[in-house]
Amino acid sequence: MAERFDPQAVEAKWQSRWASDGLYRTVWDPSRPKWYAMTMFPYTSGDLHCGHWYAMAPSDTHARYKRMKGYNVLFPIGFDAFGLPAENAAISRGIHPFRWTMDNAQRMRGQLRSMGAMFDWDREVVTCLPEYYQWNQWLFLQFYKRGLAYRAKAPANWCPGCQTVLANEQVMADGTCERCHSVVTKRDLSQWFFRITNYADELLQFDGIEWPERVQAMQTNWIGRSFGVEVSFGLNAPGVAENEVRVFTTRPDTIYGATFMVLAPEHPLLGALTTPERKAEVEAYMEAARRATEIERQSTEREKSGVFTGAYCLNRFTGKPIPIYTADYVLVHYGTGAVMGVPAHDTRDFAFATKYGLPIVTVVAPPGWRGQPLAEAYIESGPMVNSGPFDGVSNADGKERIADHAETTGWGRRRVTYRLRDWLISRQRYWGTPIPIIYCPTCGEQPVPEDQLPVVLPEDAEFKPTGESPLRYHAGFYNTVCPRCGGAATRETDTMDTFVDSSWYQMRYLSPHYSKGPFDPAEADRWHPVDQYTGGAEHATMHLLYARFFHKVLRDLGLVESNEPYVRLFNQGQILGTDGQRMSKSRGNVVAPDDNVARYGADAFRTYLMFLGPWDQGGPFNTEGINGATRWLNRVWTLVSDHWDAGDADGDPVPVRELRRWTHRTIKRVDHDVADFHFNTMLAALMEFTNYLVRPDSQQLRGTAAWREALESLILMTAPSTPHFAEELWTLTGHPYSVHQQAFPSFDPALTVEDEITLVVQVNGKVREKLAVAAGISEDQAKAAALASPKVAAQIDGRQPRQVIYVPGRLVNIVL
RNA sequence: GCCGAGGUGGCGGAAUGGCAGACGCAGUGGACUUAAAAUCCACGGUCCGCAAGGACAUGCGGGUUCGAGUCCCGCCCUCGGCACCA
Repeated sequence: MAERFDPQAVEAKWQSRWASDGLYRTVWDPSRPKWYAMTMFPYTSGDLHCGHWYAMAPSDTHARYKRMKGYNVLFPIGFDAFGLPAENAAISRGIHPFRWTMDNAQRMRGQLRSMGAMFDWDREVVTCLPEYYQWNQWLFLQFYKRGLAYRAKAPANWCPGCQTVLANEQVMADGTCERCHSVVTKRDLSQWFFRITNYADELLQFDGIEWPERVQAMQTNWIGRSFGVEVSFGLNAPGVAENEVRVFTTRPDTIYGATFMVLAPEHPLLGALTTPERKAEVEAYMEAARRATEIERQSTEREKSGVFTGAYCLNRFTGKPIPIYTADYVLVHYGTGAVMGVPAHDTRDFAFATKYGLPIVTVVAPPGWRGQPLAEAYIESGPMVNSGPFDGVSNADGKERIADHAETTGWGRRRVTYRLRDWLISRQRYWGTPIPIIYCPTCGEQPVPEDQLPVVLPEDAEFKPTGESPLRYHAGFYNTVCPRCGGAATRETDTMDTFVDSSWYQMRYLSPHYSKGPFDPAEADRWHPVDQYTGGAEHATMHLLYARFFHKVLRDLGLVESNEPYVRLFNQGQILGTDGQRMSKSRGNVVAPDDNVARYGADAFRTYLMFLGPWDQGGPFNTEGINGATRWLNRVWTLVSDHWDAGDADGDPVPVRELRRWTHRTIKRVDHDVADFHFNTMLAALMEFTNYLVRPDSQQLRGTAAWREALESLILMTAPSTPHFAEELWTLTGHPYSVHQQAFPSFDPALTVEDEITLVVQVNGKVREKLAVAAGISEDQAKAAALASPKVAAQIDGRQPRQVIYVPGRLVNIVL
């Protein structure tokens, strides 16, 4: 046998053998349960970085484990291939985005193969190919038919860096672009939307899926369901047709304290109801709000500002007129874009009223309140006051009673609102799926007939960003004929958000070249939904939300039966640089996986990444830590190559029993740990087992069946995490190819039981003695043994124990 | 401010309410070697002590318990998400 494990030679050899044998080609097999495992596909950046390895290698280990447990595992891979970096690279380097993307994909295929993952390459999808994106277009048309895709003019998030609009989800909390970190501004544009809000309530249900609480919480917050009352305030303004302004409130109990009203600067009625003498001031305010960035608008630090419109509306409950203001702390796209100002019970309204000298009327009494003015808004509960017929009612009851009253009188109605907005999918850029819509001067907006799909992205477009889609300037693309009247017409030139691509790719994997629909229904019925999905939590409110939405639409279209695309989700943490910071070129702390693979081998690198800590926590990369992985693999290698023995002698029963106990206990630990993604403790268990086996007295058992069982189990247990290494050892020990077609070793619970245990003896809760006793010791025997110990006797010092606690198999605690 | 995850040796981390620090990295001493690397053996929380042993130790302060890293209450800090959402 070889002296040392030579990863370069061994890994290359098995990778090519697996590929030529199609070892990981998955075909449907009704005799085994299916397991559809997925790791998030990579963007075609051109380079697989440590983050990809950290996400994918453990995911592969889990998939391999499932395969050894008897499942028919499907573990596909592909490329997220549309998107801005391709265009930016094209602009700066003069390479076509298609070329750049496909070259990158080719390089990344090599890197992915070097990982030794069990990807089924026959199912690869590449989203920038017409055979993929035509089904984005087809799905768009189905959405369109059902009213789930629509065009609307709205103030959209405009990223000056990316020269395109962004979805709400792609604007970060600080008002910058998720991709390029430019400050996002607003632009009024006609844009395409997907009506995700139709599914808001259903997206709040996580029944039947096992997702991390954290992701559920993030999605729940993002959707932001709140229940309240929409109330009408009377309006009688000269020259204004409307006779009411509606507000949304979750605090109808405070309506008697509403002393003013505030409209968002974009509120449609604002211009009309402003009085002539106030016009100039209000218009200046509207204009300033329009120009302000999201950052400026959303800063809560900033002092409240606003302008009086000169108009009044009627608080129907008090019967009193209240002034109407406009202020930018009111958001046009939430609720009705107007709020009632209740300064006594809302901190924002309090600040506003204080600044502009508006009346503050307490309507929910704080404890011990005697009518004095409030120093700050009181937002807790209490009895209602100054509220006409509702005085004395608890405000919790008041909420219901006032809502009832509003509904009976017709002044308002109960309503649910969401923070979630419809998904804006238009992008004014070249490298994406063309939206299949045609504009005809006579027939208007027309969907491209399905038999004319795909609407192919022309290769020869000039794709410099101008703020308009480059397709607008491609005459051959832009000019077309109306599918209805045959007259001259033009195409929609915006392309789709790339998150459309990843919203359903798990279905396309099942039949990537199917031409009669987005996926083959027979394959879909067999494989979907995905049993285990793994990837980063940064996608919680983008990809993972969109994919759930898409799946529900697919279900309503009759294309799938399940309600959710991904049954189980696991979010791995983030691998950081050695300095504990995010890896980035600008910080200079990037660890290149290729270098490590060349130096230590893929298996050692995989081992190190999994051993580093709990997978969901991530952590800093430690350049020296990888030595430990290499050292362990070499120890196993030496152990097996020097001491493998196919003998099946019985051996001395006592040490044999001890060896088998080690073997079976290790199998038990490893099985549990890998099933639960606890790769670090799985490897620790294997290391402990190795340390035990290399002890000279363990090797006395060479030649026994127990010894062979131990080494075979060890090799089999390393197969999921170090696939090449295990394959080589399996072959070298004379076993038939392939180790990856073997069953995971199983343990016999009876063999894991200890004969002898360490009985810990405490006196007043402090450990004073440790005794080796038989595992089956009785309570009385244990207590007697504890009291008999000289050390314990010295501590007791003749006193009478008040209590003696016995924990079976563990300890005796003598309480004095 | 709200929601979520955390805080344990020099470092990464382990521990169904029951021996805190498994496993590993780095370090120290030793073996092998002309030497080094590799490998193997041993030792590594802090303080007192020659030692046996003892005291103190899981962010801070309380509590429950025979017994708390683990459970409860109140704080502090770090990270992630959301944030003028009426």
